[in-house]
Amino acid sequence: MKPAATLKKISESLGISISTVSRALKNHPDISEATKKKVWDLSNLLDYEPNANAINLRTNHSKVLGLIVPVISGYFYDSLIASLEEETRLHGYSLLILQSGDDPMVELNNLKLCKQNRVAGVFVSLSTNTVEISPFKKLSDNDIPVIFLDKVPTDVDCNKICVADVAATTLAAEALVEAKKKNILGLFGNSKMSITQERKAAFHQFFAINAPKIKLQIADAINPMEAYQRTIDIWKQAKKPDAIFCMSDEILTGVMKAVQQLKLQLPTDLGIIAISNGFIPQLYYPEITYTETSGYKLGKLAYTRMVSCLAGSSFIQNLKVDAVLVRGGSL
Amino acid sequence: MKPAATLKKISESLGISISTVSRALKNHPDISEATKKKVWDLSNLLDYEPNANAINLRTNHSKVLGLIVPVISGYFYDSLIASLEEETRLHGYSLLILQSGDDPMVELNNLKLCKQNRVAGVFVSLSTNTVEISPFKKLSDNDIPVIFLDKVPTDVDCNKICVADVAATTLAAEALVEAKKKNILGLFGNSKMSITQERKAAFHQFFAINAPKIKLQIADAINPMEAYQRTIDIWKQAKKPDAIFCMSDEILTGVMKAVQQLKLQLPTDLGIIAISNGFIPQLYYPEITYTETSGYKLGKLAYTRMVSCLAGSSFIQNLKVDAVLVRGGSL
DNA sequence: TGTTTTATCGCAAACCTTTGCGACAATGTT
DNA sequence: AACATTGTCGCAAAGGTTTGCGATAAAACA
Repeated sequence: MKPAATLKKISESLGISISTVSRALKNHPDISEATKKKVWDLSNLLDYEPNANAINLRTNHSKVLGLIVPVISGYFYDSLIASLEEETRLHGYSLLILQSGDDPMVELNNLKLCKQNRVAGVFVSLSTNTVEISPFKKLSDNDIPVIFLDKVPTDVDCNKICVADVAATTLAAEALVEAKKKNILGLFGNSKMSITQERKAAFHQFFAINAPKIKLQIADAINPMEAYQRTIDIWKQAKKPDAIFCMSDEILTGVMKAVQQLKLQLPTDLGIIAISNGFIPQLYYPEITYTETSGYKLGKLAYTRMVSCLAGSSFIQNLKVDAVLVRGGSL
Repeated sequence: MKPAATLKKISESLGISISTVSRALKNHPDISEATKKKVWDLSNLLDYEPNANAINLRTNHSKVLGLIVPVISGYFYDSLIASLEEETRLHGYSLLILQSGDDPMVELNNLKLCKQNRVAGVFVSLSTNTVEISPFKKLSDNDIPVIFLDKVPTDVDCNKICVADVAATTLAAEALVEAKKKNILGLFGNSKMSITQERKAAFHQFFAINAPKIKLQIADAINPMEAYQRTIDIWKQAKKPDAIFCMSDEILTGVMKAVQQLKLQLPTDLGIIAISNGFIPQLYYPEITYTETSGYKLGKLAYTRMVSCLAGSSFIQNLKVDAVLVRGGSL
């Protein structure tokens, strides 16, 4: 029905100029108290809200940040997004969130949307198959900082923030040694993903150096269902593992389903440790021991990095959120 | 470094007018093929992307929708948000997502942000304690549709889209009767929330009418921990329930933790049914039987409703996503 | 040749806001 | 009385885009 109030409307109703209204609303010392009050009252009455589009156009600097992720819902991204949104909003920014569906083409299109909306900066967690990151670099040339999160390019020449894969894996491995496990099953995710490769390598390396006598068994599972099936299959073997290391929450859920079906008691029949965001482990009894790779913390860290980028810090940084061992009763 | 390309820059480089460039880029028939090609080539070279702020200002009609939710991460909202984002993006819109943290003041501020950004419409899932919904109604007066999702006001005079609380509850209750359960524990959430009240009322009503002889036991739990504790406590009683109805995923997780601790076998020792988004039930073995209240479906439905509102449909609608029973092995 | 059509393009206003600068009157200073 | 200061306010340009309308020249017609 009624279009939104504007400075012009207020100025006309009050018989004063637009610039006076504008200054009055931002408490400019040039404007008399009497005028300010008149303007204030009327703008309240009309529910005036400044048009962000006009401001952005005029000032050439928007208060919106872009975020591109493969998916919103899931084991990790929801908490990452939640903390990022909270942080940005608390600092006067808003977050434009876009899903790529793990599709590089959609991802590129989302990047376009960010450009069109003239976002001040963009966070991006790459899709699995993204190879071409030059479009992202072009943004940096236009003075729009780009910060890669979690799923980052191998290219060294960009801002990256990741979870500490090696530290998290090592921490878990140490706990396994400390628990005196002798026959460990390591379950890993999609082996094409760099995160899988890094965690698997760290896993191997730790035991090779620190506990070469421990028997290792490695399996890949592309989703929870496969993790479930692997566990079931392996339990048909004569010699069963005395502990399972789960690379991720997805793996953990599959394994735990098998554990329930096999009626295994934790930690007596079997020890379990995982790398996790923290939500899944506390669903079970006993709660699962895990090393935390927190999406929440990653979001916080990413935002502070964005702030310094926006402030002009042009040097590249490769940050990691620390990993911490959270002891449940499963090991 | 380099500011973004504009129509003006292209026009100056080519020695033609801004309007010609504008028309060329949108394939206007007035422009010759030769000119179009020149413009096209240069705009590609310069990575030109139209300035959405300028367009919104000029056309007075933005391609951004607002979404205000209590939280992003959780049992339900992540999937709702995921489907809503997907739907909006596929139709050329973007989604500005704002968390209220279940705080009415923040919620109001988020609404302001939506106004300032001149969103085309807003979806909102109210915080628990929101009483004043007139600010939302004012938006509708300004021709920007407001659609309430899930957590909706009691006021009849607005667009609402909810899950079918009564149908979901009834469906679950029917399944309990069909499974010949005689002593049922109903576990419900925060009793201040309308969703709790509706589900509880439907629960009571169904049994009063259809199976008055079944023994009911009702308990409230404000979070998973309480649900866990209630279950543990009740299992110290002499006469134990033969089935538990869980009003929500939060309740279900608490109950299942107790079930694991008590080493109860499903469905022999105990039957379990829940109302759920679908993710949690398939974490367990056997999988939990549940009536689905899908955030995903709710998002889809909400978007189609938004479309018709944007197209001018001003009549009020109170839609519900259908509930469907998904049989696991827990009952 | 004179007139009308067609193809191609530019002018200018509008959307809303910010901001440097100048205008004007009232007050204060010598 | 002449001048400088201070307090209030308005003008106008700029930011990037869209679009109705008018302009120009070439092509088609009579």
